[in-house]
Amino acid sequence: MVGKIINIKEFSKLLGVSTATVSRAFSGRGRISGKTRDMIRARAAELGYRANIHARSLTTRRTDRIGIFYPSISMDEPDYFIAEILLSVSRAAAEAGKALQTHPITENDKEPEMFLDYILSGSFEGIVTVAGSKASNLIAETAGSAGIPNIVIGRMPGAGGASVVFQTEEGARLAGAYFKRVGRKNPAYVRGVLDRRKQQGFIDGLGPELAARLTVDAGGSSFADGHTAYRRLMAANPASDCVFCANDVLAIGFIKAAMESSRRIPEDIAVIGCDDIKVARYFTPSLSTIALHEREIGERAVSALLKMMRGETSPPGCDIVSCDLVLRASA
Amino acid sequence: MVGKIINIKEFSKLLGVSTATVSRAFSGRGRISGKTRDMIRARAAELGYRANIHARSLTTRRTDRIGIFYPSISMDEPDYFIAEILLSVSRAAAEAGKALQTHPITENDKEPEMFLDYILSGSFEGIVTVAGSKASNLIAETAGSAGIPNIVIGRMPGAGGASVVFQTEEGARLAGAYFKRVGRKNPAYVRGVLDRRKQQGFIDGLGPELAARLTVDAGGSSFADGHTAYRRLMAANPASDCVFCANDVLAIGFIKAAMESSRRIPEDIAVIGCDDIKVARYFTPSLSTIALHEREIGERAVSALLKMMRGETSPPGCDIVSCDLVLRASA
DNA sequence: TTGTAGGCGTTATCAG
DNA sequence: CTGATAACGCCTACAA
Repeated sequence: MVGKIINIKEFSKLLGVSTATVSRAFSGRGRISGKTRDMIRARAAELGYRANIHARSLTTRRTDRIGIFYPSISMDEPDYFIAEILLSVSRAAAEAGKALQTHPITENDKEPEMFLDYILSGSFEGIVTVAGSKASNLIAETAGSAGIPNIVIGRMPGAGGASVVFQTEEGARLAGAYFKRVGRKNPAYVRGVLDRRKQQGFIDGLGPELAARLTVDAGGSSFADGHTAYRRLMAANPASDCVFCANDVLAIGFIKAAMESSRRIPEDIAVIGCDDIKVARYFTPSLSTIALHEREIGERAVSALLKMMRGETSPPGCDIVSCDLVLRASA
Repeated sequence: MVGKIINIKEFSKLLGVSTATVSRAFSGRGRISGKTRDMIRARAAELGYRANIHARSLTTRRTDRIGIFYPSISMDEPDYFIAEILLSVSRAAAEAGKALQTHPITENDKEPEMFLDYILSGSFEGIVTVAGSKASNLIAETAGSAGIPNIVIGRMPGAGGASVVFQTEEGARLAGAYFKRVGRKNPAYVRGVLDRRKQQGFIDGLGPELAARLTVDAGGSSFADGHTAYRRLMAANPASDCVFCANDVLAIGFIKAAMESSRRIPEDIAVIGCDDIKVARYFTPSLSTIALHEREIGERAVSALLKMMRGETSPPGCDIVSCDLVLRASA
């Protein structure tokens, strides 16, 4: 069917037209009669001619490709939060006719150099960086100083460019305030990865008295981490009666362990997660959590990025997506 | 820092060497003295020189890029099964020094043509297709006849190329046989998308007597679909006492609805899902399911693909990943 | 409306 | 070991 790859020169010779005409038949630029264009397209389909994408990119300097760099921490469990962002970004990009190239950041040593190679060699017309790893800053800064449209999802310390951020700090504050309001006495915080701000927000919401009694667990990023966090916490402070987990995955693992120990949720321990991943609502007990609206974030990030790529000069601001405290059964 | 993009000509002139030497300093091919190589690399870092990726691809005909095409059905809920595959493939590719370009298949009309453009214009060195949509066949066939290494994840009717498949039919059979063995009387099947084979396997496992009493629900692909499937099923056959759901997401939604109606799981209704997504184990009741080992599948697919890309001539066979019935609390 | 020819930035070939 | 130069395949002024 598609025997041999044919180039524009051979193809145009076969049709008896010039390469320029062939080019015009596909690019949509330059004048060409409808008849010859249709003829050329028809024969192209027939002969399997396709413009070589590299040659095209070389001359036009366009790639129609967006790069996304995201933290990929856990080897053994997928990160549902990242997954939801990734899927929504991929889809939003596709709808805009852009392809998405994915780059997990695993923090190995050779990575930064490779990332710079990709970015600076002109692979991408636009770049999305999901904050949460050391390399994130480097990527965003490099893209920025190279003049490549780029947007950061999540907060990055001291970053200047465009970003879409969730108010995690505010969300965490809501969680703390809620525990205080319902009269819980011994709060705990189970940490995620790079979540200082969340912890601070939670402390603020708790108020000074409760905050003084806060127990903090190292947590992690997987269901299993949440599961073991429960045991550690009970060892550290058996009186704990409410806990805020830095993400839903941790919260689910935590609750599972608690229920295995016959603790009642939320009577004995109230649990609030963070992210509102889709499964949170269907978990039993349904998970109270801070809704971050990942899908919306992915879509907004792409939409802002496309705007920058089109050269629409909006100030590279910070699009803040507000968080809600969603109270379900676990707290 | 990265003021202006500099090309090899300017750069080599600046250093007083030829472009060929510069090229050799980075490509690793051709002879070059260690001293000049180091010098060139150092000055490149200093001046911000980077080989243009399109020009390089144009001459070498290499892209170091793999494409993945996957079904993206639901707009409002992420597909966790796909997500787990996507994350594992992305990571495995990255570890092999290949970038992954993602293409969700949403079944809109213009898509097939775009996909062919990408594939035939030389975007990819290798292609992964996740079966489950109409366009899957087209993609795999096109790649195959264009001589591009490609592998299919999941079963595709009448496909000839390399593939990694899960034994879903066998897994479904195990589920049916289990229900029969424990003496359930009124089986039901909640369908996913394109899951005829699963249904058949389940029927085989059930055996003729039970199969005659099977109720089938249309199901779907989201938590919400599973949730409504419960209500429909109870309306269609209130006596149902065991159900096999085509995927875990459906099963979780289903169980949620059942529990809301105060049905006991598994006493009143036993539920088995399919996929063994990570959250299944942490759900309450923990979900009995058919383990498909997505991560392993993603890794195996990439590893097989890389082998083909290196030209190692293994017969383009079918790598069958076996399924297990994982019994937890829901059945 | 169409054709001609130069240029995009690398790598590969072939001398030196 | 290094340098000059011809591809690589396409796009796009410019000319016809």
